[in-house]
Amino acid sequence: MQFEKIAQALKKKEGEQVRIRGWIHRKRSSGKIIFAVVRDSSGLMQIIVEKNKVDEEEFKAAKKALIESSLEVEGIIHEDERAPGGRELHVTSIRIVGFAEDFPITENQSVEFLLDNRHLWLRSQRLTNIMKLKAQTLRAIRAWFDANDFYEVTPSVITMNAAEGGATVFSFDYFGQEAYLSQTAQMYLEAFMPSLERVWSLTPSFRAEKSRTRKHLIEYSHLEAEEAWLHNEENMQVQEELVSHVCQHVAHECSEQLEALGRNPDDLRMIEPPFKRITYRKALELLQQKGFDLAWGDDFGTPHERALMEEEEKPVFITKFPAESKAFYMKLSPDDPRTVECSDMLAPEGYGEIIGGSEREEDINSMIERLKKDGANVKNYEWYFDLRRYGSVPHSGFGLGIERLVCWLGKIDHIRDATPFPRLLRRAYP
RNA sequence: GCCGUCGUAGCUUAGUGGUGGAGCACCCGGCUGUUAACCGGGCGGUCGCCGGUUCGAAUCCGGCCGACGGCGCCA
Repeated sequence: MQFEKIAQALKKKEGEQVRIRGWIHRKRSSGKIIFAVVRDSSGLMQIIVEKNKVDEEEFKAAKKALIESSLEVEGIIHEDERAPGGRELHVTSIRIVGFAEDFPITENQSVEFLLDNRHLWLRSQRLTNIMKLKAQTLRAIRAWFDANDFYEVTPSVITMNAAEGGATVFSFDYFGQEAYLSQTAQMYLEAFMPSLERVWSLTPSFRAEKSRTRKHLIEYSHLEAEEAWLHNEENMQVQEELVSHVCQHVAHECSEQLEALGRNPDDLRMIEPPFKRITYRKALELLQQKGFDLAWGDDFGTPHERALMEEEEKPVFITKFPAESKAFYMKLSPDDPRTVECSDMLAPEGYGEIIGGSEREEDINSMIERLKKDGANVKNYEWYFDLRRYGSVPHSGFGLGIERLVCWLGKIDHIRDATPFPRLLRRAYP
């Protein structure tokens, strides 16, 4: 007889015989009866092992098996109100595949202990739900790009470009030369423009900033896209369609996980284009009206983002930031050279910026001027300027933080839970 | 980088100057319907590290290490 997934076994009728395999999630026993909740990747099911219904050695082994022992069982489905989920398995034969030692994670856990035991905590219902949500998020993203004629490409994460405006990089010895871990694949994506036109990539990005917040990871999953012949308004349309598609997909495919995490799937079902656009100038006025002491050129911090999103249920774009606060490659606005053609997408509920995007500057001199202002070594960017020298076209792109998106979708309060092995300040183990 | 909180058994914690206590986990015994099962017993401590004050330090002082929360930076 074939093994079935627990989710399927739970749909069987009274009296049907099934075989399942998995891990002991919870266990209680009295002298002659053992109740265990068994877990597999599809769900949980209670099994009952009674002394006089199975082989004596099998019963002894079942008694000895601690939480997280792996097992295979065969038995009969019974409907019973007392069982979690309404159905349980009356075991006729049981085999312990791997006896577990004392499982270190018990009912009381501190954040520190759980992070030290992340490889084991990954088995928890909470992280399982989050990992399923993240997998479906990525599936939705891939499906959307496929359906919209984007090519997925694979840029390197080892680079000689110290890159992106001031953000700190990890450097290392590359056979005698200094090299860096990439903070963005953007410039490489731009190189695909004349051949593939619409490209996207999912790569790890690294930020060596000593950030201590619930929305920063040292290493994160960076989704980036770049489109030829697009201005920033159309770039924003791509972003809002992509994000809306993801919301619809996970609301449909992960409603169980979302609810377990405290997110009502209806919150995501109502996310549809278009998203509101507010210029930096307008946002500044709104914040000043709300009593914030801000002047032109000041960047928005967490309290400002929260204030701007207070009454919003859908994401919002903040556009046209002052040029001096943004990267050298963002196109200066034709109608106002003090600003650039960029947009930040802010998620509702204080989750903050999930996407940063812009139209790319095509004027080499303007880029050189701005790079020099930042004290960058212009020579390193010669290859990038080549992209403008040989048939440049208007183009735009954006970068999305997968873990930040997942945090918002799943109502997760700390970004470390949106990634299996979080790299944080002073933590890269396990 | 800045501000704040904390470090006692495998885990969670009580203990503010006089021989460190509990709950959970684990082990032994009991129990044929448990839901964080229950009942009885047992095992388990360089009180983060180094130095100082004191007759005496988990407790007071100094330094170091580590963790967590928040801000800034960003996705």
